[in-house]
Amino acid sequence: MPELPEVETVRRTLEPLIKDKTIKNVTVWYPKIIMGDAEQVAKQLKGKKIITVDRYGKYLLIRLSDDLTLVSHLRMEGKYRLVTPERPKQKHEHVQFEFTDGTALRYDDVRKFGRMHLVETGTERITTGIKHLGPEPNSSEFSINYFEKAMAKKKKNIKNTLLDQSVVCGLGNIYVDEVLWLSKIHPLSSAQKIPREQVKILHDNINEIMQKAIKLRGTSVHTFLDAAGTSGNYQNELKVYGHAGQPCVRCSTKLEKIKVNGRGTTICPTCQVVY
DNA sequence: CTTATTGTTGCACT
DNA sequence: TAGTGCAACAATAA
Repeated sequence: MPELPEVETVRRTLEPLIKDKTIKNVTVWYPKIIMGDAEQVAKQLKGKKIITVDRYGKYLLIRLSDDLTLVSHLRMEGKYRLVTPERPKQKHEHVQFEFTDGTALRYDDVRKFGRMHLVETGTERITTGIKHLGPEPNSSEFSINYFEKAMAKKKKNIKNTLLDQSVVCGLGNIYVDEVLWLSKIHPLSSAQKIPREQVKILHDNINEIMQKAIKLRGTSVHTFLDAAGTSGNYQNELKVYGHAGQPCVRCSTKLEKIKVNGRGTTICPTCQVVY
């Protein structure tokens, strides 16, 4: 599941593979991936040059010539891969961008949940999803002051609050479980009941874990690979996600798996306090 | 066969 | 009206 560190890793590996290339042809095998009229979008992309690849939250923003931006969300299993256009289409490949230099970028997505949206550069915020994104971890907008105020307003539980992309963007199921364990906060705690001191610790840990995960090129559980086909290294740092039944590395209590708003959640029932 | 998995959206409910 | 909860989406593995 690409969360912010994984999407950033994809951005860094994808950019050098496609930068300055010109799109010769776009083939769409599964039109639902592309918002709007897929054939129309494919036609529009023809002849456009890739300028850079940006990222906002879990969204990739592929900047094209003529002031166009292809907004791409990988959702759970989306992957980009550079191939030769002659390579037979694989089972879960849904879109191909063929370049004039004889290479091709393929979009692969087992679950078909990923989405691409072609918009005019500068209007990305109009796109559903990006419109509601809150600040990025480690940004000046994500200040302790902002975070304390946001938490005070939320009546829902802390896990659901951190998964809410309008509060802070980029966290998903894996990193929320890790951040809450590190902060010794139970996921079912009411966001507004967490003491000021703990909110400060939580804020620091969100920034720290995101930074470290980006440095380690993301977490490869299930099937995450970057655009170069390389796996990440943060999975070796995980303390709770995927470790249910194993002893907590802090207190040796057996880690438990519970459901929080329908999502699988791993916790240490001893270290993590309910507020 | 059933259940769990995952991020976001759109809709229902309070 | 705004905040919150939850099914739906699709495919696969256990």
